[in-house]
Amino acid sequence: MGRGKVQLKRIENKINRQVTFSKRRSGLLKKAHEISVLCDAEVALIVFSHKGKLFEYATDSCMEKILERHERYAYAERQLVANDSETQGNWTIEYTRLKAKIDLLQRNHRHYMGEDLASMSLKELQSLEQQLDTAIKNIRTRREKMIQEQNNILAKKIKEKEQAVAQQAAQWEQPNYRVDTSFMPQQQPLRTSLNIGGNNYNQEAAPELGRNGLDLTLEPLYSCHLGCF
Amino acid sequence: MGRGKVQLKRIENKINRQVTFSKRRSGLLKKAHEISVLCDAEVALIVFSHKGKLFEYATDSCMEKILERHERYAYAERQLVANDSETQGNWTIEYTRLKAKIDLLQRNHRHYMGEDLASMSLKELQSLEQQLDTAIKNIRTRREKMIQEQNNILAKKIKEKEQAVAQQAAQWEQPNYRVDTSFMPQQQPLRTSLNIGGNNYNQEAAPELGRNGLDLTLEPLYSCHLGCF
DNA sequence: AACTATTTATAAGA
DNA sequence: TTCTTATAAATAGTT
Repeated sequence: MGRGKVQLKRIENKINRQVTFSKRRSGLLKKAHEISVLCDAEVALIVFSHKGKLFEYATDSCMEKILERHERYAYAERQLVANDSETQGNWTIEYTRLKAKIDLLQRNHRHYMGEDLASMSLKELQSLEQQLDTAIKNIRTRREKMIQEQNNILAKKIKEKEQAVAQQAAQWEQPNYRVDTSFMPQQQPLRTSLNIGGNNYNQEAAPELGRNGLDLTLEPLYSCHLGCF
Repeated sequence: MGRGKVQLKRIENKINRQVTFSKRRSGLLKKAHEISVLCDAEVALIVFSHKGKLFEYATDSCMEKILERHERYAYAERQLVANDSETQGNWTIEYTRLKAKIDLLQRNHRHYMGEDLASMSLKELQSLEQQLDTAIKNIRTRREKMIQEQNNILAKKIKEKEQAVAQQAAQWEQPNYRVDTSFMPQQQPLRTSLNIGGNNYNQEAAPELGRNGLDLTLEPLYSCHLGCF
């Protein structure tokens, strides 16, 4: 439906693909909504763009409910195939299910850590790489922001100190006396260990120029949210 | 698109509704597949008919993976709701433990995807970035290796073909006859979409020179080992 | 299940 | 990006 017939294969031209994605996405969402209303169906539609952006539609805006229903449905099917022996309480079933979920999460996690890649296809690898790249970008942006905030706090502290000293000097009524503050950075932000353009951000923070010279208590405490597997 | 304009409201006639559902459902699934292929998007579509029958489509037939990805995306909002609804203690300790573990795994996973970073310290961010960078390096290496293997297979095939043709030509007893194989890559490996040194591997594969020119059946079949939660 | 008159979606162009 | 338009595709009503 357009000026040319369309071949069912990946659109190689990036611009074209993006435009087509945008158009077809809205078309798809619209149709999902239509069938939902016209036919009284329950529809959940999830679309991740190539770049990882999420678009979704759900009947009555209740995505979670539908997914849960789907999970129950799919799970029931799996149960039929898997085990009839464990018809006891659904507690056992739930337990098994959670165990399996953990298994999968951990297997998946290994992939995201660049391990255990032998089982993955080229396409999967590409997708994974894309996702990790996006992740790294986010992380760098966040880190930059944090460092900037620290800089601001430091700069403020220094300024206060400076003012206090200057005031004290004035109180001493020695007009020609100057406190030497030249060793302190003044307006310029402190250097950071970020190196956004380059690829060497992980090279141990350059020749240690990066760390804050003043070791106040501003460095956030390291709490262990990370990687508790 | 039909003989009459359609009002966006529930079709009251039961037969009609059923027929329309059937038609539109297949249309919707088709379009979901199309956008997935054309635009390299990841799509999950779930449809429950009014009668409760399930129909679904998922890119690469890996529904669970996509739902898990979505779950991660939507996690933050749901946390608020989900927490206190399930505080009624019919659960065993073990079950709760597993739940907590899954929670942790998923929270972690979001960090590895560059999401939900606000709670992380600078040091954590640095560590995370380092890990992801290592992961990406591994993945690229693996991908390069796979592409190289494909190249070798391709080169072999071409060589075989070449020899077969040459042999045939010889049999024809035409010594000066040369088969033109210049359009085929010979010893040089095919170009790949890898760009290891640079930082732009995700910039849509440059001017699309990347993909293998010869589209034999060598592209590995896409199987979904990745993250089937 | 087919058929077709129409509506709708959208590819390409501006 | 957004709009326009020619054309392909989907489908409502019919057979």
